[in-house]
Amino acid sequence: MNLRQKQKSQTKKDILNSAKHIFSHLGFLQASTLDIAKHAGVAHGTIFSHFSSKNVLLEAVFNKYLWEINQKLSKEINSNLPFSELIEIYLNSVIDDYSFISNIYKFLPFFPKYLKEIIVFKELSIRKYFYDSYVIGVNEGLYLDIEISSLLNFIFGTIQYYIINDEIFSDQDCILVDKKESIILTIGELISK
Amino acid sequence: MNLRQKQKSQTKKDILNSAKHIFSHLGFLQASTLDIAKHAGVAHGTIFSHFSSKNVLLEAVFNKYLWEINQKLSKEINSNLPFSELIEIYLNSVIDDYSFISNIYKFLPFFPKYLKEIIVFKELSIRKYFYDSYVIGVNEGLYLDIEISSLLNFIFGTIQYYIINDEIFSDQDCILVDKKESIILTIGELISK
DNA sequence: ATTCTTATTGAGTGGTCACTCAGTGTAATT
DNA sequence: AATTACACTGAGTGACCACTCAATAAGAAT
Repeated sequence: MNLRQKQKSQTKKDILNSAKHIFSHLGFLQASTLDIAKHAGVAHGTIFSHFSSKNVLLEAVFNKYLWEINQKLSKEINSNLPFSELIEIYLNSVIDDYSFISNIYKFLPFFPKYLKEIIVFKELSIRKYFYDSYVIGVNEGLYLDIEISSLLNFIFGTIQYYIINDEIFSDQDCILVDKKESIILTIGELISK
Repeated sequence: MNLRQKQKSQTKKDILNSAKHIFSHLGFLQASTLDIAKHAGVAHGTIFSHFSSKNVLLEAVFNKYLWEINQKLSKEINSNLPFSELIEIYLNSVIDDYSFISNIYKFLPFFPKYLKEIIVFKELSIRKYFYDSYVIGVNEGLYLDIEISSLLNFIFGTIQYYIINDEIFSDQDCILVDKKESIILTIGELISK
């Protein structure tokens, strides 16, 4: 790669990085492409020579950073861990990237369907671990034998609920820090035989 | 009330009615005040002689129609009914006004705090019935003795989750019609002693 | 019948924002 | 050294939209 190509790819990285930052802090609708350009230290037009539209940029941000988050999570998580521990690890990973992830959930209804599908696809790969861990627990006679996919909707639904309504629940930055123990405890009591 | 006053109040009703319709079908951000005016058969400016801003109109729509929905619900619901029956009645009331209520949940993160509080306040008055019914069930030895407010977050959270992600779950108009039985069944299994 | 009052009108205003494109400067090539 | 290629620039464009206000018309008051 010659100098020209290196500079170009660095510019693209800068834009992606700034886009994540601005999206996380202002939200995907309020964040303007001009804000992102300023933060990245490039001209407004440069964004569009790298990404054909704001939505394409959004898609690239998702693909890059959700993939990174999933990678990190996959290293810590495995199906042999007890169910409640999986929930804790998952919650910690959400807390680690809270401003980014909370915005994703808050803006979910505004994304085109293919973007929603990217997000759901990432979530599905994590669900697999939860599913298998629960099956092991059922076989060991620890957990109630109920429809697991429905249970997982309850868990992921509740987490999403706390994130979306965080402003109502608390003035703090991240509601999940407060609620983590209560969530784990309640799920534990509900599923235990 | 003379003719002039009658006409004025009718215009206001027409605007509120059209606002609910347009908001429900396009969403609160995509729905423009001009769309609403056209649907109501009034000039664009007329809206602003009745409501000082789009947000004030939104607030009026919430106050009027959420109150109506709550009224209807209060007539059917009471704390002596078993918990699962309360959930069914609540789900049916959401299904009845699905396009309106689903938009409220989808756009929740974008409302100013005082509008969120109107919505939460309405939900709280319903939660009271759930709370009391659960306490009765616990005293009768039917349900697990766990932290009820946490349990209610699980239930309302899950319902909100299905609503927000309806497009992913199904191509149908209202996902809750499909999921109603599964939600009631799963909650029943989880809370029973 | 005349004057006053006011609900309604709709063209106009100002602000925002995604996206464009002719021009520029520098790296690469000859 | 001269030419070419192209990443980058940023003023400009058009579309959208909440909100305004001077004009209008019709009901109410006299």
